[in-house]
Amino acid sequence: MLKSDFAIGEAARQSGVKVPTIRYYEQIGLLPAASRSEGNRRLYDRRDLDRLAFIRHARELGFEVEAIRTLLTLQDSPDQSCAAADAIAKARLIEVEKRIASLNALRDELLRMVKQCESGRIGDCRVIETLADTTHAHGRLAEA
Amino acid sequence: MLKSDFAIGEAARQSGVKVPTIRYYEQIGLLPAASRSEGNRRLYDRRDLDRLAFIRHARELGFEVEAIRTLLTLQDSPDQSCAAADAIAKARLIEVEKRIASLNALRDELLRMVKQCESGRIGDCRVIETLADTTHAHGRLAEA
DNA sequence: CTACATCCTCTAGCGACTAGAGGAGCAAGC
DNA sequence: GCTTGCTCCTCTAGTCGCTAGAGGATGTAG
Repeated sequence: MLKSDFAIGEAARQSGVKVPTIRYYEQIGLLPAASRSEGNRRLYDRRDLDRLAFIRHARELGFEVEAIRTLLTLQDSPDQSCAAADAIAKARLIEVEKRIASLNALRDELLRMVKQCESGRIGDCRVIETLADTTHAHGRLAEA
Repeated sequence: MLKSDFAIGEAARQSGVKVPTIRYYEQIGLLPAASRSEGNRRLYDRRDLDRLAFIRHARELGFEVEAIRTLLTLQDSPDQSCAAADAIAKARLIEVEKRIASLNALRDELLRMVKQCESGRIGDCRVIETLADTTHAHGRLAEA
């Protein structure tokens, strides 16, 4: 109703979050239920767009929805300590760094393999060995 | 039957892949159907364990099952032409390098976030602010 | 007033597992 | 031999974070 209200399509365009995804976020309570127009259409304002952009950015950084929920409630209480937000970000950073290290090792092996192939020998395919390396620590699958 | 045969539980322990996940991998054809004991139990040997460890590691690195399927063909056909293996390896290499680049960008942003957060008030929390930053470019979710 | 875009709700599907029901097999102690 | 208790079997259904589609209502431009 206000000049600052957008339909869901416009909100999607402005926030970079797809229409069905916005509805999904509302459904799981990540986004408050939007107000509705006469004809039952969802209406969004600036604040909603900001929240959507926040969610999108956090998802791009690989944060899980539950983590984002926490970050959002933290955002809503600006006088609280920042320590919780810091912890979430740090945990994510560690995951990402682990993954980079693993991928670097894999890249080296693939490079080595391609080089060997160029010189005509196929023989010992160490890519498999690298990946099959059982000395690697057992950990849960790193998310994204 | 051979001395080198393991039950699924033992295979899980040794490979770091959970029992139901092993069965799932067999179901989707990522792992060849295991031979069975008298009492219909799956039996695994060394080669199977290697393959499982390989799959686990590749999944940790974020490869999709389909990519792993391709990667496994490298292992299964060591006599194949160099060109074919080379092509697969090169394609994977490009993928891996892209992924590393993407993760590096992610890490930098996380690092910046975390560094500037001196655990003060949420009001001035860089983590939250960074996520809320709408000047960020629209891009698809950073795949692993 | 018609055409067409956009919206609504609802259900089902995806990948890659994970959890649980309900039952069979097996190894060890009594 | 028998019971206890673990592992195994198959099967179906649930998880997360969406995505796709059906079938229908609403809004807007010519």
